[in-house]
Amino acid sequence: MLVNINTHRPPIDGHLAALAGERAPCSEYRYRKGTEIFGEGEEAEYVYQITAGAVRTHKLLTDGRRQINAFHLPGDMFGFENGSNHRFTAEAIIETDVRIMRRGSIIEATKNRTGGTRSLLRLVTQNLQHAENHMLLLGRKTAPERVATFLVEMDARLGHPQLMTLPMSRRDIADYLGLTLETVSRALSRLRDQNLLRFEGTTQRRIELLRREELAELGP
Amino acid sequence: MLVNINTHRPPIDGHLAALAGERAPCSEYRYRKGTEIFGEGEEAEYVYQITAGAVRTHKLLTDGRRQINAFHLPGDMFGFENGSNHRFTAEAIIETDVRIMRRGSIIEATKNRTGGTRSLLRLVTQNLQHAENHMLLLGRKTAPERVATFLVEMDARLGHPQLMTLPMSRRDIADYLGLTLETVSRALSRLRDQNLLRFEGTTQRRIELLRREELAELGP
DNA sequence: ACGGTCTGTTGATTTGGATCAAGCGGCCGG
DNA sequence: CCGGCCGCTTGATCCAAATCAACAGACCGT
Repeated sequence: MLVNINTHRPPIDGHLAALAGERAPCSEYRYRKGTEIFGEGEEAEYVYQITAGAVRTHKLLTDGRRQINAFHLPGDMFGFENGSNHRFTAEAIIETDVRIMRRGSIIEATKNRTGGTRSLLRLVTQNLQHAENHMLLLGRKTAPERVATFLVEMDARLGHPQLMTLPMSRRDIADYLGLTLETVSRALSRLRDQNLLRFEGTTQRRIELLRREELAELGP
Repeated sequence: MLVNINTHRPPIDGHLAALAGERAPCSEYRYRKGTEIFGEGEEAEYVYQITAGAVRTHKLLTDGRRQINAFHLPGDMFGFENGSNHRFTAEAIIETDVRIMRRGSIIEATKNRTGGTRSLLRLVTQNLQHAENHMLLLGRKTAPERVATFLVEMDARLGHPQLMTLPMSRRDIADYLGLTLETVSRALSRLRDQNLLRFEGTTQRRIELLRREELAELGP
Protein backbone atom coordinates (compact mmCIF):
# COMPACT_ATOMS: atom_id res chain seq x y z
CA MET A 1 0.00 0.00 0.00
CA LEU A 2 1.68 3.11 -1.27
CA VAL A 3 0.53 6.72 -1.25
CA ASN A 4 2.51 9.32 -3.10
CA ILE A 5 2.37 12.47 -1.05
CA ASN A 6 4.89 14.64 -2.84
CA THR A 7 6.81 13.78 -6.00
CA HIS A 8 9.92 15.49 -7.27
CA ARG A 9 10.41 17.28 -4.02
CA PRO A 10 13.80 18.97 -4.00
CA PRO A 11 16.16 16.96 -1.79
CA ILE A 12 16.64 18.41 1.68
CA ASP A 13 19.37 17.86 4.23
CA GLY A 14 20.20 14.29 5.17
CA HIS A 15 22.18 11.28 4.18
CA LEU A 16 20.35 10.57 0.99
CA ALA A 17 21.04 14.03 -0.33
CA ALA A 18 24.60 13.80 0.91
CA LEU A 19 25.06 10.52 -0.93
CA ALA A 20 23.69 11.53 -4.25
CA GLY A 21 24.31 15.24 -4.36
CA GLU A 22 21.71 17.87 -5.15
CA ARG A 23 20.99 16.68 -8.67
CA ALA A 24 19.25 13.34 -8.25
CA PRO A 25 15.45 13.32 -8.21
CA CYS A 26 13.75 12.09 -5.09
CA SER A 27 10.15 11.59 -4.01
CA GLU A 28 8.34 11.20 -0.73
CA TYR A 29 5.88 8.43 0.06
CA ARG A 30 3.72 7.39 2.96
CA TYR A 31 3.19 3.80 4.08
CA ARG A 32 0.40 2.80 6.42
CA LYS A 33 0.97 0.77 9.58
CA GLY A 34 1.88 -2.83 8.84
CA THR A 35 2.36 -2.43 5.07
CA GLU A 36 5.23 -3.91 3.12
CA ILE A 37 7.73 -1.50 1.58
CA PHE A 38 9.60 -4.19 -0.31
CA GLY A 39 9.88 -7.96 -0.10
CA GLU A 40 12.83 -10.33 0.19
CA GLY A 41 14.04 -11.31 -3.26
CA GLU A 42 12.32 -8.43 -5.06
CA GLU A 43 14.29 -6.28 -7.41
CA ALA A 44 15.97 -3.43 -5.53
CA GLU A 45 14.65 -0.43 -7.39
CA TYR A 46 14.83 2.26 -4.71
CA VAL A 47 16.82 3.36 -1.72
CA TYR A 48 14.88 4.76 1.23
CA GLN A 49 15.33 7.29 4.00
CA ILE A 50 12.78 7.65 6.79
CA THR A 51 11.50 11.13 7.55
CA ALA A 52 8.84 10.03 10.07
CA GLY A 53 7.71 6.71 11.55
CA ALA A 54 9.55 3.41 11.93
CA VAL A 55 10.45 0.41 9.76
CA ARG A 56 11.47 -3.17 10.50
CA THR A 57 13.47 -5.39 8.16
CA HIS A 58 13.34 -9.16 8.51
CA LYS A 59 14.05 -12.58 7.04
CA LEU A 60 11.79 -15.61 7.26
CA LEU A 61 12.42 -19.35 7.39
CA THR A 62 10.13 -21.53 5.29
CA ASP A 63 7.98 -22.44 8.30
CA GLY A 64 7.42 -18.81 9.30
CA ARG A 65 10.05 -18.29 11.97
CA ARG A 66 11.09 -14.65 11.69
CA GLN A 67 14.30 -12.80 12.48
CA ILE A 68 14.20 -9.01 12.49
CA ASN A 69 17.61 -7.66 11.43
CA ALA A 70 17.08 -4.08 12.36
CA PHE A 71 14.66 -1.32 13.25
CA HIS A 72 14.94 1.92 11.31
CA LEU A 73 14.01 5.32 12.74
CA PRO A 74 13.72 8.83 11.25
CA GLY A 75 16.95 9.79 9.51
CA ASP A 76 17.97 6.17 8.90
CA MET A 77 18.51 4.83 5.40
CA PHE A 78 17.80 1.29 4.24
CA GLY A 79 17.26 -0.77 1.13
CA PHE A 80 20.69 -0.30 -0.36
CA GLU A 81 21.84 -3.55 -1.90
CA ASN A 82 25.00 -4.46 -3.71
CA GLY A 83 23.29 -6.91 -6.00
CA SER A 84 20.04 -6.07 -7.69
CA ASN A 85 17.71 -7.89 -5.30
CA HIS A 86 16.63 -7.22 -1.73
CA ARG A 87 18.01 -9.63 0.83
CA PHE A 88 15.12 -9.08 3.28
CA THR A 89 11.64 -7.66 3.64
CA ALA A 90 10.92 -4.13 4.90
CA GLU A 91 7.63 -3.13 6.53
CA ALA A 92 6.28 0.03 8.12
CA ILE A 93 5.75 -0.57 11.84
CA ILE A 94 3.56 2.53 12.17
CA GLU A 95 2.51 5.12 9.62
CA THR A 96 5.79 6.07 8.01
CA ASP A 97 7.04 8.69 5.58
CA VAL A 98 10.05 7.86 3.46
CA ARG A 99 12.10 9.75 0.95
CA ILE A 100 12.78 7.53 -2.05
CA MET A 101 15.46 7.65 -4.70
CA ARG A 102 16.04 5.32 -7.60
CA ARG A 103 18.94 2.97 -6.99
CA GLY A 104 20.26 3.79 -10.43
CA SER A 105 20.35 7.50 -9.59
CA ILE A 106 22.44 6.79 -6.53
CA ILE A 107 24.86 4.69 -8.50
CA GLU A 108 25.13 7.34 -11.20
CA ALA A 109 25.48 10.12 -8.68
CA THR A 110 28.18 8.45 -6.62
CA LYS A 111 30.20 7.75 -9.73
CA ASN A 112 30.55 11.44 -10.47
CA ARG A 113 31.25 12.71 -6.99
CA THR A 114 34.43 12.28 -5.02
CA GLY A 115 33.49 10.65 -1.74
CA GLY A 116 30.11 9.45 -3.01
CA THR A 117 30.92 5.78 -2.92
CA ARG A 118 32.81 6.54 0.27
CA SER A 119 29.62 7.68 2.04
CA LEU A 120 27.93 4.54 0.83
CA LEU A 121 30.81 2.51 2.23
CA ARG A 122 30.44 4.18 5.63
CA LEU A 123 26.73 3.40 5.60
CA VAL A 124 27.23 -0.28 4.85
CA THR A 125 30.03 -0.56 7.40
CA GLN A 126 27.77 0.88 10.11
CA ASN A 127 25.17 -1.76 9.26
CA LEU A 128 27.87 -4.43 9.43
CA GLN A 129 29.02 -3.19 12.83
CA HIS A 130 25.46 -3.33 14.13
CA ALA A 131 25.08 -6.86 12.76
CA GLU A 132 28.31 -7.96 14.47
CA ASN A 133 27.10 -6.67 17.82
CA HIS A 134 23.74 -8.30 17.27
CA MET A 135 25.34 -11.68 16.50
CA LEU A 136 27.05 -11.51 19.90
CA LEU A 137 23.68 -10.79 21.50
CA LEU A 138 21.86 -13.57 19.64
CA GLY A 139 24.59 -16.14 20.10
CA ARG A 140 25.66 -15.54 23.66
CA LYS A 141 23.46 -13.28 25.78
CA THR A 142 20.69 -14.42 28.16
CA ALA A 143 17.11 -13.20 27.81
CA PRO A 144 17.37 -10.47 30.51
CA GLU A 145 20.66 -9.29 28.98
CA ARG A 146 19.11 -9.08 25.52
CA VAL A 147 16.17 -7.02 26.73
CA ALA A 148 18.42 -4.66 28.71
CA THR A 149 20.66 -4.24 25.67
CA PHE A 150 17.63 -3.50 23.52
CA LEU A 151 16.36 -0.80 25.87
CA VAL A 152 19.76 0.85 26.06
CA GLU A 153 20.07 0.75 22.26
CA MET A 154 16.65 2.29 21.66
CA ASP A 155 17.23 4.89 24.35
CA ALA A 156 20.45 5.98 22.65
CA ARG A 157 18.95 6.01 19.17
CA LEU A 158 15.98 8.07 20.32
CA GLY A 159 18.39 10.57 21.88
CA HIS A 160 17.90 9.67 25.57
CA PRO A 161 14.41 11.13 25.89
CA GLN A 162 12.87 11.47 29.33
CA LEU A 163 10.05 9.25 28.12
CA MET A 164 10.59 6.83 25.25
CA THR A 165 7.75 5.61 23.06
CA LEU A 166 8.51 2.34 21.34
CA PRO A 167 6.85 1.99 17.95
CA MET A 168 7.11 -1.82 17.88
CA SER A 169 5.11 -4.58 19.55
CA ARG A 170 6.40 -7.17 22.00
CA ARG A 171 6.37 -9.68 19.17
CA ASP A 172 8.61 -7.44 17.06
CA ILE A 173 11.01 -7.02 19.95
CA ALA A 174 11.00 -10.79 20.49
CA ASP A 175 11.76 -11.47 16.82
CA TYR A 176 14.58 -8.94 16.95
CA LEU A 177 16.08 -10.49 20.10
CA GLY A 178 15.58 -14.16 19.18
CA LEU A 179 13.08 -14.72 22.02
CA THR A 180 9.32 -15.23 22.41
CA LEU A 181 7.00 -12.35 23.20
CA GLU A 182 6.19 -13.89 26.60
CA THR A 183 9.86 -13.91 27.57
CA VAL A 184 10.23 -10.27 26.52
CA SER A 185 7.15 -9.33 28.51
CA ARG A 186 8.40 -11.14 31.60
CA ALA A 187 11.84 -9.55 31.35
CA LEU A 188 10.31 -6.07 31.10
CA SER A 189 8.02 -6.75 34.07
CA ARG A 190 11.03 -7.92 36.03
CA LEU A 191 12.90 -4.69 35.25
CA ARG A 192 9.80 -2.71 36.27
CA ASP A 193 9.65 -4.63 39.58
CA GLN A 194 13.33 -3.81 40.15
CA ASN A 195 12.57 -0.12 39.61
CA LEU A 196 14.87 0.08 36.61
CA LEU A 197 12.01 1.33 34.45
CA ARG A 198 8.44 2.54 34.63
CA PHE A 199 5.51 2.22 32.20
CA GLU A 200 3.83 5.55 31.54
CA GLY A 201 0.04 5.24 31.35
CA THR A 202 -1.61 2.00 30.29
CA THR A 203 -0.17 1.52 26.80
CA GLN A 204 2.98 -0.44 27.81
CA ARG A 205 4.93 1.17 24.98
CA ARG A 206 5.81 4.37 26.76
CA ILE A 207 8.73 3.64 29.01
CA GLU A 208 10.76 5.79 31.31
CA LEU A 209 14.21 4.46 32.10
CA LEU A 210 15.17 5.04 35.72
CA ARG A 211 18.87 4.34 36.44
CA ARG A 212 20.25 3.97 32.91
CA GLU A 213 23.72 2.99 34.15
CA GLU A 214 22.46 -0.10 35.98
CA LEU A 215 20.47 -1.07 32.93
CA ALA A 216 23.58 -0.76 30.78
CA GLU A 217 25.46 -3.06 33.17
CA LEU A 218 22.78 -5.72 32.75
CA GLY A 219 23.57 -6.00 29.03
CA PRO A 220 27.33 -6.71 29.19
CA MET B 1 53.68 -14.04 17.38
CA LEU B 2 54.72 -12.83 13.99
CA VAL B 3 57.26 -14.23 11.56
CA ASN B 4 58.13 -12.28 8.48
CA ILE B 5 58.70 -14.75 5.72
CA ASN B 6 58.91 -12.48 2.72
CA THR B 7 58.75 -8.69 2.72
CA HIS B 8 58.04 -6.48 -0.27
CA ARG B 9 56.87 -9.38 -2.33
CA PRO B 10 55.30 -8.13 -5.53
CA PRO B 11 51.53 -8.47 -5.26
CA ILE B 12 50.08 -11.47 -7.05
CA ASP B 13 46.58 -12.18 -8.25
CA GLY B 14 43.77 -11.83 -5.76
CA HIS B 15 41.43 -9.41 -4.14
CA LEU B 16 44.03 -7.43 -2.30
CA ALA B 17 45.92 -6.69 -5.45
CA ALA B 18 42.67 -5.96 -7.24
CA LEU B 19 41.70 -3.50 -4.54
CA ALA B 20 44.87 -1.54 -4.38
CA GLY B 21 46.31 -1.92 -7.83
CA GLU B 22 49.79 -3.10 -8.67
CA ARG B 23 51.58 -0.22 -6.99
CA ALA B 24 50.95 -0.67 -3.29
CA PRO B 25 53.61 -2.53 -1.27
CA CYS B 26 52.57 -5.76 0.38
CA SER B 27 54.29 -8.31 2.60
CA GLU B 28 53.66 -11.88 3.58
CA TYR B 29 53.62 -13.18 7.15
CA ARG B 30 53.10 -16.47 8.88
CA TYR B 31 51.15 -16.93 12.11
CA ARG B 32 51.41 -20.06 14.20
CA LYS B 33 48.37 -22.04 15.34
CA GLY B 34 46.36 -20.22 17.98
CA THR B 35 48.20 -16.90 17.75
CA GLU B 36 46.46 -13.54 17.68
CA ILE B 37 46.70 -11.52 14.47
CA PHE B 38 45.06 -8.45 15.97
CA GLY B 39 42.91 -7.72 19.01
CA GLU B 40 39.54 -6.04 19.43
CA GLY B 41 40.00 -2.32 19.94
CA GLU B 42 43.54 -2.21 18.59
CA GLU B 43 44.44 0.29 15.95
CA ALA B 44 43.67 -1.08 12.49
CA GLU B 45 47.02 -0.76 10.79
CA TYR B 46 46.82 -3.49 8.17
CA VAL B 47 44.40 -5.31 5.92
CA TYR B 48 44.92 -9.04 5.47
CA GLN B 49 44.39 -11.69 2.85
CA ILE B 50 44.89 -15.36 3.62
CA THR B 51 47.09 -17.35 1.27
CA ALA B 52 47.12 -20.56 3.34
CA GLY B 53 45.52 -21.67 6.60
CA ALA B 54 42.41 -20.43 8.41
CA VAL B 55 41.45 -17.54 10.69
CA ARG B 56 38.62 -16.94 13.14
CA THR B 57 37.35 -13.52 14.21
CA HIS B 58 35.44 -13.12 17.46
CA LYS B 59 34.04 -10.83 20.11
CA LEU B 60 34.04 -11.50 23.86
CA LEU B 61 31.71 -10.55 26.68
CA THR B 62 33.36 -9.44 29.92
CA ASP B 63 32.85 -12.86 31.52
CA GLY B 64 34.49 -14.72 28.65
CA ARG B 65 31.51 -15.82 26.58
CA ARG B 66 32.68 -15.79 22.98
CA GLN B 67 30.94 -15.30 19.66
CA ILE B 68 32.84 -16.11 16.49
CA ASN B 69 31.66 -13.82 13.68
CA ALA B 70 33.28 -15.61 10.82
CA PHE B 71 35.86 -18.10 9.66
CA HIS B 72 38.24 -16.99 6.93
CA LEU B 73 39.80 -19.35 4.41
CA PRO B 74 42.49 -18.95 1.71
CA GLY B 75 41.59 -16.09 -0.62
CA ASP B 76 39.43 -14.32 1.97
CA MET B 77 40.21 -10.82 3.15
CA PHE B 78 39.61 -9.48 6.63
CA GLY B 79 40.61 -6.66 8.95
CA PHE B 80 39.21 -3.84 6.90
CA GLU B 81 37.61 -1.27 9.20
CA ASN B 82 35.88 1.97 8.46
CA GLY B 83 37.07 3.60 11.66
CA SER B 84 40.64 3.28 12.80
CA ASN B 85 40.15 0.49 15.34
CA HIS B 86 39.38 -3.21 15.01
CA ARG B 87 35.90 -4.21 16.09
CA PHE B 88 36.92 -7.81 16.91
CA THR B 89 39.88 -10.10 17.49
CA ALA B 90 41.43 -12.24 14.75
CA GLU B 91 43.39 -15.43 15.46
CA ALA B 92 45.06 -18.09 13.34
CA ILE B 93 43.21 -21.39 13.78
CA ILE B 94 46.08 -23.36 12.27
CA GLU B 95 49.41 -22.25 10.83
CA THR B 96 48.40 -19.49 8.48
CA ASP B 97 50.06 -17.34 5.82
CA VAL B 98 48.65 -13.91 5.15
CA ARG B 99 49.45 -11.17 2.71
CA ILE B 100 49.45 -7.84 4.51
CA MET B 101 49.01 -4.31 3.26
CA ARG B 102 48.95 -1.08 5.19
CA ARG B 103 45.47 0.29 5.61
CA GLY B 104 46.72 3.68 4.53
CA SER B 105 48.02 2.23 1.27
CA ILE B 106 44.62 0.79 0.49
CA ILE B 107 42.93 4.08 1.18
CA GLU B 108 45.43 5.95 -0.97
CA ALA B 109 45.22 3.40 -3.72
CA THR B 110 41.43 3.31 -3.88
CA LYS B 111 41.30 7.09 -4.07
CA ASN B 112 43.23 7.10 -7.30
CA ARG B 113 41.53 4.22 -9.04
CA THR B 114 38.07 4.17 -10.49
CA GLY B 115 36.21 1.27 -8.91
CA GLY B 116 38.68 0.96 -6.03
CA THR B 117 36.26 2.05 -3.35
CA ARG B 118 33.64 0.11 -5.26
CA SER B 119 35.52 -3.18 -4.75
CA LEU B 120 35.80 -2.31 -1.08
CA LEU B 121 32.07 -1.72 -0.99
CA ARG B 122 31.38 -5.11 -2.53
CA LEU B 123 33.63 -6.72 0.07
CA VAL B 124 31.87 -5.09 3.01
CA THR B 125 28.44 -5.85 1.55
CA GLN B 126 29.34 -9.53 1.27
CA ASN B 127 30.32 -9.53 4.93
CA LEU B 128 27.04 -7.83 5.78
CA GLN B 129 25.08 -10.41 3.83
CA HIS B 130 26.83 -13.20 5.68
CA ALA B 131 26.09 -11.50 8.99
CA GLU B 132 22.40 -11.17 8.10
CA ASN B 133 22.15 -14.86 7.32
CA HIS B 134 24.00 -15.69 10.50
CA MET B 135 21.62 -13.57 12.61
CA LEU B 136 18.75 -15.66 11.26
CA LEU B 137 20.63 -18.80 12.24
CA LEU B 138 21.52 -17.55 15.73
CA GLY B 139 18.11 -16.09 16.45
CA ARG B 140 15.80 -18.73 15.04
CA LYS B 141 17.37 -22.05 14.08
CA THR B 142 17.51 -25.18 16.26
CA ALA B 143 20.80 -26.88 17.11
CA PRO B 144 20.55 -29.61 14.43
CA GLU B 145 19.62 -26.95 11.85
CA ARG B 146 22.60 -24.81 12.80
CA VAL B 147 25.04 -27.68 12.47
CA ALA B 148 23.58 -28.75 9.12
CA THR B 149 23.78 -25.15 7.87
CA PHE B 150 27.39 -24.95 9.03
CA LEU B 151 28.39 -28.12 7.18
CA VAL B 152 26.70 -26.97 3.99
CA GLU B 153 28.39 -23.57 4.26
CA MET B 154 31.85 -25.03 4.77
CA ASP B 155 31.33 -27.57 2.01
CA ALA B 156 30.45 -24.78 -0.42
CA ARG B 157 33.34 -22.56 0.66
CA LEU B 158 35.84 -25.39 0.34
CA GLY B 159 34.55 -26.06 -3.18
CA HIS B 160 32.54 -29.25 -2.47
CA PRO B 161 35.55 -31.50 -1.96
CA GLN B 162 35.02 -35.24 -1.77
CA LEU B 163 36.56 -35.13 1.70
CA MET B 164 36.48 -31.93 3.74
CA THR B 165 39.01 -31.20 6.44
CA LEU B 166 37.76 -28.71 9.00
CA PRO B 167 40.52 -26.57 10.46
CA MET B 168 38.52 -25.61 13.56
CA SER B 169 37.72 -27.44 16.80
CA ARG B 170 34.29 -28.38 18.11
CA ARG B 171 34.53 -25.45 20.52
CA ASP B 172 35.16 -23.03 17.64
CA ILE B 173 32.17 -24.42 15.76
CA ALA B 174 30.06 -24.11 18.92
CA ASP B 175 31.10 -20.48 19.46
CA TYR B 176 30.28 -19.75 15.83
CA LEU B 177 26.83 -21.38 16.06
CA GLY B 178 25.89 -20.10 19.52
CA LEU B 179 25.91 -23.60 21.03
CA THR B 180 28.09 -25.66 23.38
CA LEU B 181 30.71 -28.03 22.09
CA GLU B 182 28.76 -31.01 23.49
CA THR B 183 25.69 -30.06 21.51
CA VAL B 184 27.74 -29.73 18.33
CA SER B 185 29.37 -33.10 18.95
CA ARG B 186 26.00 -34.77 19.54
CA ALA B 187 24.48 -33.20 16.42
CA LEU B 188 27.39 -34.44 14.30
CA SER B 189 27.14 -37.94 15.80
CA ARG B 190 23.44 -37.92 15.03
CA LEU B 191 24.10 -37.00 11.38
CA ARG B 192 26.70 -39.76 11.22
CA ASP B 193 24.16 -42.26 12.63
CA GLN B 194 21.68 -41.13 9.97
CA ASN B 195 24.29 -41.79 7.29
CA LEU B 196 24.32 -38.17 6.19
CA LEU B 197 28.06 -37.96 6.81
CA ARG B 198 31.08 -40.08 7.61
CA PHE B 199 34.22 -39.37 9.63
CA GLU B 200 37.37 -40.26 7.76
CA GLY B 201 39.98 -41.90 9.98
CA THR B 202 40.13 -41.16 13.68
CA THR B 203 40.68 -37.40 13.69
CA GLN B 204 36.99 -36.35 13.63
CA ARG B 205 37.86 -33.31 11.51
CA ARG B 206 37.86 -35.05 8.19
CA ILE B 207 34.28 -35.39 7.07
CA GLU B 208 32.72 -36.80 3.97
CA LEU B 209 29.23 -35.53 3.24
CA LEU B 210 26.97 -38.26 1.92
CA ARG B 211 23.67 -36.95 0.52
CA ARG B 212 24.33 -33.20 0.45
CA GLU B 213 20.76 -32.37 -0.65
CA GLU B 214 19.21 -33.90 2.45
CA LEU B 215 21.71 -32.07 4.61
CA ALA B 216 20.78 -28.81 2.93
CA GLU B 217 17.11 -29.47 3.67
CA LEU B 218 17.91 -29.86 7.38
CA GLY B 219 19.14 -26.26 7.55
CA PRO B 220 16.05 -24.46 6.17
C1' DA C 1 58.25 -45.35 24.19
C1' DC C 2 55.80 -42.70 27.82
C1' DG C 3 53.14 -39.48 30.52
C1' DG C 4 50.41 -35.55 30.21
C1' DT C 5 47.42 -32.62 27.93
C1' DC C 6 44.18 -31.64 24.53
C1' DT C 7 40.14 -32.82 21.75
C1' DG C 8 36.10 -35.18 21.25
C1' DT C 9 32.27 -38.36 22.59
C1' DT C 10 28.72 -39.94 25.38
C1' DG C 11 25.65 -40.27 29.48
C1' DA C 12 23.03 -38.13 33.50
C1' DT C 13 20.89 -34.22 35.26
C1' DT C 14 19.45 -29.46 35.39
C1' DT C 15 17.48 -25.31 33.72
C1' DG C 16 16.24 -21.14 30.97
C1' DG C 17 13.23 -20.10 27.89
C1' DA C 18 9.43 -22.08 24.96
C1' DT C 19 4.91 -23.58 24.88
C1' DC C 20 0.28 -23.94 26.49
C1' DA C 21 -3.35 -21.52 28.74
C1' DA C 22 -6.20 -17.97 30.89
C1' DG C 23 -7.60 -13.43 31.59
C1' DC C 24 -7.61 -8.31 31.27
C1' DG C 25 -7.96 -3.79 29.26
C1' DG C 26 -7.76 -0.77 25.17
C1' DC C 27 -9.18 0.26 20.86
C1' DC C 28 -11.80 0.18 16.67
C1' DG C 29 -15.72 -0.32 13.77
C1' DG C 30 -20.48 -0.45 13.60
C1' DC D 1 -22.16 2.72 23.37
C1' DC D 2 -21.26 -1.95 22.71
C1' DG D 3 -18.87 -6.27 21.21
C1' DG D 4 -15.04 -8.46 19.42
C1' DC D 5 -10.31 -8.46 18.47
C1' DC D 6 -5.69 -7.35 19.54
C1' DG D 7 -1.74 -6.61 22.42
C1' DC D 8 0.05 -7.67 26.68
C1' DT D 9 0.70 -9.94 31.12
C1' DT D 10 0.95 -13.73 34.10
C1' DG D 11 0.78 -18.63 35.55
C1' DA D 12 1.62 -23.73 34.72
C1' DT D 13 4.05 -27.10 32.33
C1' DC D 14 7.35 -28.89 29.06
C1' DC D 15 11.52 -29.57 26.55
C1' DA D 16 15.88 -28.53 23.95
C1' DA D 17 20.08 -27.41 25.04
C1' DA D 18 23.27 -26.37 28.89
C1' DT D 19 25.78 -28.18 32.50
C1' DC D 20 28.09 -31.66 35.07
C1' DA D 21 30.71 -35.81 34.70
C1' DA D 22 33.41 -39.70 33.03
C1' DC D 23 36.23 -41.54 29.76
C1' DA D 24 38.89 -42.66 25.41
C1' DG D 25 42.00 -41.79 21.82
C1' DA D 26 45.26 -38.48 19.52
C1' DC D 27 49.06 -35.64 19.80
C1' DC D 28 53.01 -33.46 21.97
C1' DG D 29 57.38 -32.86 24.07
C1' DT D 30 60.83 -35.30 26.39
